[in-house]
This record gives sequence, structure tokens and C-alpha cells, in this order.
Amino acid sequence: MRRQSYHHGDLPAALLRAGAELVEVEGADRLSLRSVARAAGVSANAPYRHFADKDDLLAALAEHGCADMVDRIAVANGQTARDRLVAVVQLGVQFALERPQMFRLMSGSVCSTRPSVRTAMDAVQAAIVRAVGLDASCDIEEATALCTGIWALTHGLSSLIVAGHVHPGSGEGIDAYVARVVRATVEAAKFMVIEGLPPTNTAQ
Amino acid sequence: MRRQSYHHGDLPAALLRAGAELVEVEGADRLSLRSVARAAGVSANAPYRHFADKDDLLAALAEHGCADMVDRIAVANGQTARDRLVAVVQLGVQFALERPQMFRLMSGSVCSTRPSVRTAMDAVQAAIVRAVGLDASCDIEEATALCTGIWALTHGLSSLIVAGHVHPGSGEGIDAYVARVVRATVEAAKFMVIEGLPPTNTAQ
DNA sequence: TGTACATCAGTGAACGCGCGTTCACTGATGTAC
DNA sequence: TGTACATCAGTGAACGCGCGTTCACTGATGTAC
Repeated sequence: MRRQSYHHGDLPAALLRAGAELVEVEGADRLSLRSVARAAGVSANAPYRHFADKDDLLAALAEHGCADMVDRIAVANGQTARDRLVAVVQLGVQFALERPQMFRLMSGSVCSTRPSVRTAMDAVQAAIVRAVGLDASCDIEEATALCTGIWALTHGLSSLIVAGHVHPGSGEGIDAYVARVVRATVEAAKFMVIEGLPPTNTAQ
Repeated sequence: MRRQSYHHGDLPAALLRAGAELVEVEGADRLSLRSVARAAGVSANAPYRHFADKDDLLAALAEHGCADMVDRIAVANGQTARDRLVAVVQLGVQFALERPQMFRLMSGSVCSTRPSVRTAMDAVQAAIVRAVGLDASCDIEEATALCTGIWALTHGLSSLIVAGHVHPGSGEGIDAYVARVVRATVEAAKFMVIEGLPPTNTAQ
């Protein structure tokens, strides 16, 4: 039943699949075009029929990564805005933990320059805004700023957790930890002297 | 007056200086040991007298980067905790904008594995905790979580700004933009339905 | 103070490697008539 | 339906490159007596 189609069948897809796997194994930095071709079972230069060069392949990989992230974030749900906001960060961190090297690739320089990847990244931001869902009743500028903050929080927390610089308490799951950090951050006003009153560590 | 000392004088320091400069020029990924040696004016293998291998040099560079960041964050100041917290993120983002590739190196994998760099990174976290200064009167666990959030926010916002995924509004400076995002995030409770009340975009 | 020796920080040449990319090619597929 | 031809997706060999690292070495520096 295997489709014995034209030559390889669908080499572009096969290269992207192999590339996505290899990126996790070798790291985004050390990924080589040759190894991707090897993994897809074709000669070293076959990819050049479908991708202009190595960066082009990397960009395509990053785009798929962004699409994956958008799909995951779209699932975020919750009664309150706070719940949804926590869910967004949890889902983002989950992505980063499952695909750490893809996450690194998406944070890398390929993604700043290529317009197609920038567009894909913008879609991530849009997905976050949609998932948090603040548009209706809030100051639009402040809501946008908050969503940028949530994105940054997602990004940063993912980075720090993946790198092992921060981690859940003993016996605490990742999701619970993330929820705790996000809540403490967005509710900082609740337990912190915000304005007017004397700060805790200033001599004055 | 130039010290005509033993051979080079202080090659380790010269290599670190050259390395720090080259990292910004070539990018942390593409930095080669040979180019650092070249820039320091010594032969390709001279660095091996002082660093075990390339990773060892990269680790040392990252440690210096962390120390720089600690110094910068230590300067954070403000009457209220909120001001200090905003200042920390501003200083962190400034660092990332001035030394984007060093920032990338510090977010990279060299820094997860080497104990010396992990220690240097822990110092960054400690510097943030110190600068925010919440210890005295707050729930210690929630204060720690908030500081982790601030670190993540710093990290993530830096990443997104450096990559060009987010940016200040027209006519708005970086510091003002960062302040706006951080405030919107830590004061989310202020203008957002936090609990109990119906969310904005849920059918229910 | 002089001298013999150990140490140490450099040099220059060389290694093997895997890489990205190009070249000329081949043979399968699609298509016009 | 058959045929001639264009297109297209692969192959295999080769290129030049810069890399990390090793080797045997040299000559400056430090030190014990």
C-alpha cells in the first residue's frame, strides 16, 4: 500500500521531519544539512532541490515550531483571565520542555531576520493575546502590554527551566510550579508595597 | 611604562577580552578558538596553556558575563518595591541590548552543564532577589516565586526585544517600554478579573 | 653574584574531520501532439 | 495509444574551508645552591 510515487515521494516533508528530530538530538547549533539529508535517506545535496540553503531549512523548521506552539497555546482555557493566563504559560513551558532545542532555535537569530519566521512568531504573540482574551473590557494598551509580559514570562521561564537555573520545589510538578510563579508575578500588587509606602530595604 | 613581562604578560585576560569582543561580532555560536587566539595576537594553540578546550573558554566568558550582569543589577534602586522591580528588568534588558550575543551565550547550553557557570548564574538570581528586596515583611515563598518571575520576565523580555519580536511604541524609549510592560504584568490584578467573576471571552 | 637546571608559555607545522555547496550527470515522470 | 521531448528530483564525486586539537620544539623566566 506504500505509495511508490515520484522518486522520494515527499522529500521536503521528510527533511522537515528528520530535521525536527535531529534538532533535538544534536542541538540547533550543531545541526548540519548533511546529517538531515542522511537521516532522510538521500544524498547530501538532495535538499538543495527544495531549500535554498541550510538557513532556509532552519527557517522552515522554526516556522513549524511556531505553528506547533500556536496550536498548543490555542488550547489554553479557564474561567478567569488569571486562569487562562497561567494556562498559557504552562502550555508554553510544556512546549519548551518537550522540544527544548526547537525552542532554542526559535529564540535564535534565524528567527529575527527571515520575514517568514517573523510572521510565524507574530502568530505566537497573537495566539497568546487570543488565549488570554482581555480585549473586551480592558484598556487596550495595558492589555497588550500585559500580553507582552506574559509572552516574556513564558519565554523566560522556559529558558530558565530548560537550562536548569530554576526548578520546582521537591514533590512539586512543573505545572504547579509555573502556576505559582506566574500568580506571584501577576499578583505582586497583592502582597507588595506598590506605591507611596516605605519599601522594605531602603534606608530612606 | 608598558610592562615587558613574561612572554605575553597576561594572556588569559587578553583572551577573555578578545573573546568577549568577538562573541558580539561573530555570535556565540560561530565563535572559534582560533579567531580568539588570532585577535589576542598569539598562535592558534596558545590558549591551551590556560584553557582546557574551547568550551572552557566559553564557560569563562559566560562567567564574566554573569558577573557584569550582577554588577549592573546591584545598582537597581527605587523608593517602592515596584520601582526597584521595574529597575531590575530595565537594567537586565539594557545588558541584553548592549551585549546581545553574550546574553545568548549565557542562555545557552554551556551554562547549564558547567558548575562554575551555574554558580555564576545563581549569583544573578541572588542579585535580583537582593535588588528587589522583599525579604523583610513578605511571605518568603511567594517573594521567591515573584523574584523568579521577575528574572524570567527580564530574560524573556530581553530575548524578545533583542530578536525584534517586540519593540517600544513610536517615540517611546526602551526603558519606558520595559517599565510599561513590567507594570502591566505585576499589576495585572488591578485591571483584570482575577477570580470568581466571569471572564471576558468565555461562552460559559 | 653566578651558574645549572627545571619550568613554563609560547611557536609553527601538521592531523583528520565534517561541513556547505557546486558540478555534471541520470533516470523517472509528466505532457503535447 | 504511442512517441518525442521537456522537466524535474535525485546521485556521486569533488571543491575548498576553517575548525579543534596534537606534536615536537624553543627560548624566556624562575630558582636552588
